[in-house]
Amino acid sequence: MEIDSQTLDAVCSYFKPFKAKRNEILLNYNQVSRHYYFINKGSIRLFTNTQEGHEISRYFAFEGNFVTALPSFIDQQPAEEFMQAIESSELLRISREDFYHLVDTMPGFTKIYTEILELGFIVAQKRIYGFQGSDAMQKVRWIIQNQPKILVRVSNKLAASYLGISPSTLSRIKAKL
Amino acid sequence: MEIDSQTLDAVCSYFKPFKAKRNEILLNYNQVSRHYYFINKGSIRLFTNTQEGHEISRYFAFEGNFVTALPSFIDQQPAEEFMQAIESSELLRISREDFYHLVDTMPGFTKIYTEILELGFIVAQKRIYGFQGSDAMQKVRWIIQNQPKILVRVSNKLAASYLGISPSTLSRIKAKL
DNA sequence: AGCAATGCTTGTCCTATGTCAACGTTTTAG
DNA sequence: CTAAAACGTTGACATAGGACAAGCATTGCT
Repeated sequence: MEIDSQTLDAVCSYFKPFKAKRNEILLNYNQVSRHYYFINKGSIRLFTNTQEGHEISRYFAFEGNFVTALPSFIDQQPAEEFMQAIESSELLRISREDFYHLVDTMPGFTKIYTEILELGFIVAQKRIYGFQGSDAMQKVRWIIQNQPKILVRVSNKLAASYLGISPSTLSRIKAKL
Repeated sequence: MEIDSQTLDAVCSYFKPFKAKRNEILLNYNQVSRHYYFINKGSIRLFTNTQEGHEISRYFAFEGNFVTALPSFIDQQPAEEFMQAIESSELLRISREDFYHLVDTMPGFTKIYTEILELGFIVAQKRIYGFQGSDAMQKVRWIIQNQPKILVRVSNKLAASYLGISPSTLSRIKAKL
């Protein structure tokens, strides 16, 4: 895709700088997602809690990634998940109205949105197949193959909450390779 | 969305009737997905196998649903999953070229594709959150709440392969409610 | 820099659930 | 309509991995 610099400037002008402190909650469970974020520096995760009070992480985003609580952003229902800065982060964010304005008026941006959705869908499918019916060892091998950044960038505890295993088990498995 | 009957006819003319026998494989693991299907009658599932040779079902589609191996349909890589008729089924299918022709030329259809992706994404997210960190009992309760058709329409064995539990466990849990 | 808080590792114990097998029932295909 | 195959249920058993706790190491606020 090609974008002339004039158009690029126009797009960028909709994104506003936004800083987040380490551990800051950017979106609460009952809130509606109103912004799409781009990460210049730092990292963000999406997570929720089980009935027993354990955290489940669904997505980690790092430098150069876009992130929002997409289901809520799409349908404007309460998110039913949290969005949190893992480290102190420098972000750019665009409001939902501006985002869909671009989607509706800029052909190139329409395509970007489609690609975001396609990619999100494919990643989610892979995770379902990659995790279901696998034991803890296989899940760890899977994440090393498919999302190695996660193991490098986030704590064992958070990585475990993504894999659906306990931190103890992750620790024991790492020790065995 | 409103579609005049002339437009509707034009869209429908791209869909060709297609019959599938019970248990027929409509797409093999190494094949590339080239059609989008609409189910007039019957049911379809998408599944794959674990390393240990157990099946994992990812999606069940019934009358009125659209279905294809979407990741492969999107990127034209081998599907890495199977698509199979559960019962003998009457389908309508549209080729990928025609489908994207409609997406690119009919504004209404573009929107439909976006909505397919949005919905697919949201359902996948819900499944990840709904299953991860839940025990077998909670998963069964979840499916009763969120996809009750599955328990009614497909065998215990297939439902179990969707929930990621063994048929024995599903049987035992059903007995307790 | 220094202390407090958080995270990692590893031990012991325990439970949910998978495996396997046997048996009865239902379904299917010819 | 019937034989064969697939499925569902249930019991006995084995085990992966969760819970919890203690001690050590690391991190991060001020």
